[in-house]
Amino acid sequence: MTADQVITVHGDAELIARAGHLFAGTQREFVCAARDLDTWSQPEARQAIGRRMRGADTSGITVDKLVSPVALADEAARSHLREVAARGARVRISSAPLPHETIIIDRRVMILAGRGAPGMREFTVTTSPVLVDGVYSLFRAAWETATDLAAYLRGDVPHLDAGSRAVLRALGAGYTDESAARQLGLSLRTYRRRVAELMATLEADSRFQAGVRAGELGLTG
Amino acid sequence: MTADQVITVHGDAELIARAGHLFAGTQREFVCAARDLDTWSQPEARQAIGRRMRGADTSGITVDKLVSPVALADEAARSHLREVAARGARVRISSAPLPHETIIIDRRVMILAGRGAPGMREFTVTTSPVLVDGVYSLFRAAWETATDLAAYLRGDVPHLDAGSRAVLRALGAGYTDESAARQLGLSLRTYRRRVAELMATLEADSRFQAGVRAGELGLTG
DNA sequence: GGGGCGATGGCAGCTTGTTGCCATCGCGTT
DNA sequence: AACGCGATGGCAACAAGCTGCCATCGCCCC
Repeated sequence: MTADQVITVHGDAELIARAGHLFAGTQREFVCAARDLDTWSQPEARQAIGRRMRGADTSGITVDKLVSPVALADEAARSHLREVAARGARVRISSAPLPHETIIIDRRVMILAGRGAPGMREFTVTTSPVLVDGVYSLFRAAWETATDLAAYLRGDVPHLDAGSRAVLRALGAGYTDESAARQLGLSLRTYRRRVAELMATLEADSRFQAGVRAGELGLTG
Repeated sequence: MTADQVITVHGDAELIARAGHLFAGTQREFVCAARDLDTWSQPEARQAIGRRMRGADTSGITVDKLVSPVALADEAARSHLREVAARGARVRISSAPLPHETIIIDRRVMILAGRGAPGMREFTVTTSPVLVDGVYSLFRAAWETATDLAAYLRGDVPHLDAGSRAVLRALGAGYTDESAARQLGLSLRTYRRRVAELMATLEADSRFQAGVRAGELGLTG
């Protein structure tokens, strides 16, 4: 039995001081799962990382960012994600709650953030291959089934009102239009109108396609 | 800056000796993500855990098991999963490669397995809240989007022949039956027969539902 | 009150999908 | 050749879904 070291640091400043070189030293891959964008919204932290990255060659590096829908709540966050995506990062949205922040660099170093006020969070840094590999696999599993940012914005999931969701549920349950309309207390005409609107929103040409899209966007579970 | 301890043990025997009490001490929740079932296929390990669990009250404990499709490859593994499910565990299948083994008990303790020959693997045990919470969230994210075992077996995805897949593609592309049939070089009647068969296979009552199912089973990407 | 407006729902006509029935065809067996 | 059998495709009748048109209703604003 042996004891690996896992370093814990408190606050952005200490993280930058102790682990900043890890960010700058990224060789191939930078993956990140986060519930929100609090960390990088902190101007000091972002600038500090920015300075570190300045001289680095970022061309061969893939950046994968997995965030929850919360990260799209306000416009500032949206524009930040768009900017990141424009610089070549792949961004996906996971409907499940994500960690406060999980970063894996080159599949060698892992940094996890705990709860706490922005700027004063607790961070855990580790290089244990078993830990990093394990978490990396879980990240990939979550990543694979998440929705691409572009598709997510296209579908504009959150803008579905309660009515549309009800229609979606009825469709997913396999009812005919007639019984679905009855159950929702709508006329057949209106129900079908709703379906047509929904299909327009999902940019689907057929109900089958609408079903696939709905599934993709996580509107059925 | 502080240093947390992460214990590393080698081999099933040492894991049982050092961490066996953790399994037996499960109070509420036992979650587990694994690529295959090697660990628990080892008779000694399973028996040892079994002995530990014997007297424990398992009624209030939820067990979630997330595995890759590989775990369904041979009949022994299948029957083990069925047995586990019968005892109340929730089992889901993730299409992405999973860690060799990740276990989180009561959201307090985490055990990760590394590579290595069955029986002689390296395990990492940690209780760091930041690490455990972070990994737990990732697990949930992967879990949410995974397929339920029952649905997975019901759908029997791999047994779709090339024809059915072509039909699926046509449906997913949003073509009408007429143009789809033309493109596939089938008569309208035969194409529709295929669609009907497909829907029967997917146990779908409507094309919309078939679309959702197809998406769930990953037949569209 | 009156007018505008969006949401609703009835109706009708049309398109699309669903299914049973049967003729046909290819193919391997007897 | 004769037969059986499964796959195919045409046909038809029916069910389901789609949509334009218009009447109506509730609501807000003037």
